[in-house]
Amino acid sequence: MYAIIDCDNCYVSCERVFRPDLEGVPVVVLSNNDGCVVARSNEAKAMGIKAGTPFFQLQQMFPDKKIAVFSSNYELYGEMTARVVEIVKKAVPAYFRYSIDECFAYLHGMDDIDHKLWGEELHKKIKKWTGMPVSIGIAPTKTLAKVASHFAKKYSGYKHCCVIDTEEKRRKALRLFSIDDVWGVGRRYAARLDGYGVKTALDFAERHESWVRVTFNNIVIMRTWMELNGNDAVPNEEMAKKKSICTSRSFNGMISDYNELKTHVANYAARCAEKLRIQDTVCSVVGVFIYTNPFREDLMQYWNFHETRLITPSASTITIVNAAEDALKAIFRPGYKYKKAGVIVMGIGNPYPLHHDLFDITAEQFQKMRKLDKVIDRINKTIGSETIVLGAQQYTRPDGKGKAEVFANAIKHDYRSKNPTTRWAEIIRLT
DNA sequence: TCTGGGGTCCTAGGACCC
DNA sequence: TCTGGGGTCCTAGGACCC
Repeated sequence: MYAIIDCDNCYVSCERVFRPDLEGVPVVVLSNNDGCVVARSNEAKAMGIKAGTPFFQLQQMFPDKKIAVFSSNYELYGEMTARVVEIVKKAVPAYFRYSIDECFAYLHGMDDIDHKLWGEELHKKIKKWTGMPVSIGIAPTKTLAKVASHFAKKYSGYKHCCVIDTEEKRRKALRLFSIDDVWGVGRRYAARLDGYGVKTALDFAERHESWVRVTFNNIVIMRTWMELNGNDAVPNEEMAKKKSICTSRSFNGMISDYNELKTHVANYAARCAEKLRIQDTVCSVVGVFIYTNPFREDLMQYWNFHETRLITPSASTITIVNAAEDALKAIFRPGYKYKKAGVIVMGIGNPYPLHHDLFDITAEQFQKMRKLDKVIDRINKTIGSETIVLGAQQYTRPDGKGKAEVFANAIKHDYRSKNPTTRWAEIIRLT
């Protein structure tokens, strides 16, 4: 059996742990730059607020409604969900983290345990120890476990845990489950299935295998069909190292100046290098993309992407920032107002053995840079991120005076909460 | 004025090898 | 009129996930 442990309205719940006064109040959390709604409390969902609604439209739609608004605070969400995962880890034989707010667990060797009671207890423990409400779905396949977790979330009678462990329960659950809510069925497939009269998960599961194969000719949707019928088919992805890493942001406003753009790109590149080092890998390709604002149809549009290959694969901040600057130079065109840029690193592999090139830096120099990165990472981790950055990452104030902004503050975040779980100076008293 | 930021997998087709 | 039979690697595009 599989279990999925899913945080309810994850970002909203993180905020509410430190704002208990917002219980029962509509709450939304915004994307970077306070752009769109990315998380909603049940009250906000009930008001009809859709995920992805631009914030300025939300204000126009509900000028008089009291809605609590937060900028996203990933430092807080990362820490809170890590605490949840720690508890899950100790409760199950094996698990893998599927996303920031979801965790799959394998329940092998737990056949003698009452799964329903076990899940209810796990929910209670997580709520009590972290403040995070979770929903738990348990079933013989991951797709069915996802279905179960939806029911656990929707009906309080389940006490936050729903188990699908008999043929009768499976059929009943699938009959009540819309096909477009099935894990692995997106907008496109749902529309096609609808065209064939498939409305519920059960409609789909009951189609003949050969019909699914001929109609879609697609292994992925075939697996979903098998899982809905109780056959384990979606591979278990263990915590694999990422094959590509991307850091990108939209700007607060638009940027035409090359040097300003370069500073942002240097920060994205530095962040990519950090992420590479966290999973102990190096990359061999550094790509940069830039975009103008597609919503501004009155302005000239331009986008481009360029990648630079590293002679020696690396995770060094200096190397990757330099490579990103070369790539930016290749695609930058003056006269445009840029809205977004990003750095993507690919060709990711192990740092050892070192693929050393005769015409590149020496092995000694390479080791020196690795040591330097290690020291910087340690300082930034213990004292605070961006305590040490490259000169190229330093933002300059327009007037040239005072303290320059750091990367984390370069985006708009008018409603960001404190970080009471990760910063001593921001511990708060709950009243 | 204001519109997010990450990832994965699969397949077809082209370039190239012998 | 008729032109072999194996491979590999890479890329682009399309679908999906959170």
